[in-house]
Amino acid sequence: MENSNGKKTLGRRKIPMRKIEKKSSLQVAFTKRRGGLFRKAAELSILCGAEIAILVQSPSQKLYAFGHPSAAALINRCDDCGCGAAMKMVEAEKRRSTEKEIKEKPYEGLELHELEGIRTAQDDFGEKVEKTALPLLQEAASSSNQIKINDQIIPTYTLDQIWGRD
Amino acid sequence: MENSNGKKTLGRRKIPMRKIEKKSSLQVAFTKRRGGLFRKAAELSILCGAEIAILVQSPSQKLYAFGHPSAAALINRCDDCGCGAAMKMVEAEKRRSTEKEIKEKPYEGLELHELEGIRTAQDDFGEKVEKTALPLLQEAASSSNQIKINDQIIPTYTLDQIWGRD
DNA sequence: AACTATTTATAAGA
DNA sequence: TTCTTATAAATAGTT
Repeated sequence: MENSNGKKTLGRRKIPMRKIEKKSSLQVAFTKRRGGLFRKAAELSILCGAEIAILVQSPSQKLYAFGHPSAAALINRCDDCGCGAAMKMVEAEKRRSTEKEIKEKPYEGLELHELEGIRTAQDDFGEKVEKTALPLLQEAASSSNQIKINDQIIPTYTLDQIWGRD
Repeated sequence: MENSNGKKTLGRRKIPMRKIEKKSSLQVAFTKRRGGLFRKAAELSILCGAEIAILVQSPSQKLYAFGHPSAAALINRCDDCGCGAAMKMVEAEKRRSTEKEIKEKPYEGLELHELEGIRTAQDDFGEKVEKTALPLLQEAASSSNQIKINDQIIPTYTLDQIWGRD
């Protein structure tokens, strides 16, 4: 029941920040850390009165979502801001997870009225994103709001940095 | 330089899980915990190969976003899934932050082609969400994937639970 | 922005 | 999967 050092387990061990190879370990880590991430989000929301939406796509393409303060906060945007953006995002992820089909026939299975929405969205934002948002995200990468893991810098950004108004 | 107990600080203290009253404390907590949340998300992405998108709206209506693996992952959805959903979400949050105007004239300031996109999204998902998604979110609340804080149960859900396919 | 004691998260193992 | 345990990591209050 005891190790040679008289302790029952080794306790938490430090792990390198790269993809976990062992499949069973990865599954356990994903479940634990997804829960931890969502709990941290809920705490941030409660402690600071912040609204939060999270989408996570697992390596096996399964999707998990979180929204706080209200359980359906992510969804209700349809009503209270009048654009159904969150639901579009959900739909987007959903379709994205069937990648094989998308590669062949990207719009197969979509209803006509869905197609119209997609077209409109593309027309609206396609060029704007390419020319404006991406370069500014690069810029954001050199700001103080970054996350460093190993030698990699992972940028975060405020939406002000994208559209420049508020 | 020392307390009566011979230690330099009291260290981290446990705090109650409710909105922080003191404004200066709330600001630093928000900044620290937002960074912590994004770091956790980055780690989850790296360790498990998961794709993650997060939107946070601060109590002062300022917006922060995070996407991994690529810095622009949140944005690039415009291209690789062909619907601009994330950008629509960003736009939605953006508009939401100007609440006074929205209350008076919800669609003021929108271009015509933007309006069309919004209409389409509403037509597509409004009823579907009300009748299908919300009840299923309730159901999800009684599953094992919940977060308990104080006496409140905060549900999380998989998208399977909403649309029932995959 | 830094510090540090403490709380919280979690890697392994059972 | 769920529980345990010891260690790693996050962070509240202070400086």
